[in-house]
Amino acid sequence: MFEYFDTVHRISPAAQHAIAEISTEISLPKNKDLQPIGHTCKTIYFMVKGIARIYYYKDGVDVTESFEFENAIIARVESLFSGRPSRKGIQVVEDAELVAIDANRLFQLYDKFPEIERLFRKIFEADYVNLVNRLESIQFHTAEERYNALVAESPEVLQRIPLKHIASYLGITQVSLSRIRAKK
Amino acid sequence: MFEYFDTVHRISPAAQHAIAEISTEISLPKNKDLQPIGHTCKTIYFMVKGIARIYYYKDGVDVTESFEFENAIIARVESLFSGRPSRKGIQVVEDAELVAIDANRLFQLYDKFPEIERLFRKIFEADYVNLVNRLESIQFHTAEERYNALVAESPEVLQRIPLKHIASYLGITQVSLSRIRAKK
DNA sequence: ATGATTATTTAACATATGTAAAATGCTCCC
DNA sequence: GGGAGCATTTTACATATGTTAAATAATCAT
Repeated sequence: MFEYFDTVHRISPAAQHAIAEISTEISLPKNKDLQPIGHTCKTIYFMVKGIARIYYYKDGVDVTESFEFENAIIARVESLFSGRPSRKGIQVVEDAELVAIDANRLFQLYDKFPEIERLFRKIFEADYVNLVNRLESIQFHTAEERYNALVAESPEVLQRIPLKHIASYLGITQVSLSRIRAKK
Repeated sequence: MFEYFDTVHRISPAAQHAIAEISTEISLPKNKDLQPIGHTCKTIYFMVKGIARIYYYKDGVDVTESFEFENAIIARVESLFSGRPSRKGIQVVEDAELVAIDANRLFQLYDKFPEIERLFRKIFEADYVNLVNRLESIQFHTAEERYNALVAESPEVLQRIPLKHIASYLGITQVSLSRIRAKK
């Protein structure tokens, strides 16, 4: 995890130690919930191994909002930053290993370690940029374009994630996705 | 502007002064470009009066990515945070008054004033949360639901912004929007 | 005020995606 | 290895949205 952090913003050993103190390692088998729907997000996870997804129910249907792979942070930011309960949950798609960072204690560290505040600021800024690009893609590309772009960017997605989750992530039904795939 | 900042995170007079030093006031008539397409974003704007939109061209068609109203920050974050040129521009929709903040000099202030870093971290976190909610809305609501939600949230949009911009913001054509409006 | 320009709506048709249900294929557990 | 339960595809039909073009309506400049 700290190797990854260093690529974003290098922090001192003391700061690393402070983060380690509020972190715990977690292993979770495939399909298990990491965070249930309805709870306020108070934990930031770092994916060591496996894939996780943020999901919720729209009219009773399971919808995937986003996926995160190895070496990425995952959190329900709309709850984390607003303090409100989230209608979303986090579930691991494969057997996974993660680091759980206590968010409130992390935010407290910001006062003592401006370098930690800066690190996480940069991490979330990068996430923000990704989200802007994702919005653009979903707002003005067809489902087929989005599917092709996803496969081009991360072909392993197809091997590791069930199509039903990919379909809802792309904003379409599984039937539509099947049709798009059949065109090839 | 500083009144607005205080609602996010109160900063010292010295910090306010430092921000004021790197800011300039701007007036711009309706439909003028604030920032052209293709340039790297190096300015963060605060809207004092009027409405601005971030837009780009998709297959030759003018597309609105977002609107910002009074008392809001507007910037092309995907360029600001990545340092890459933006395919997007910023245009004012009405006669507008703004404050332009030099982004590079602002980021330099972060070292001297952690409170300024925190202020802008919080501002962009709040924007990030809005964007997550926007993505959800566009991914899993019909165009009609999105239009109704927009009107419910900010009815003045209809008076102040041409429908063609609202249509592309909602991710649909103007014809579709007309049909939705006609249903009432 | 008048005409030119721009914005919005309407119409007719094409296409993409949704819905429901059935068929097929795959996985995992005993 | 067989069967139960998922996952994926296919089919048929319904609906929403796109495209193009023309008709109205509103706005702007002289």
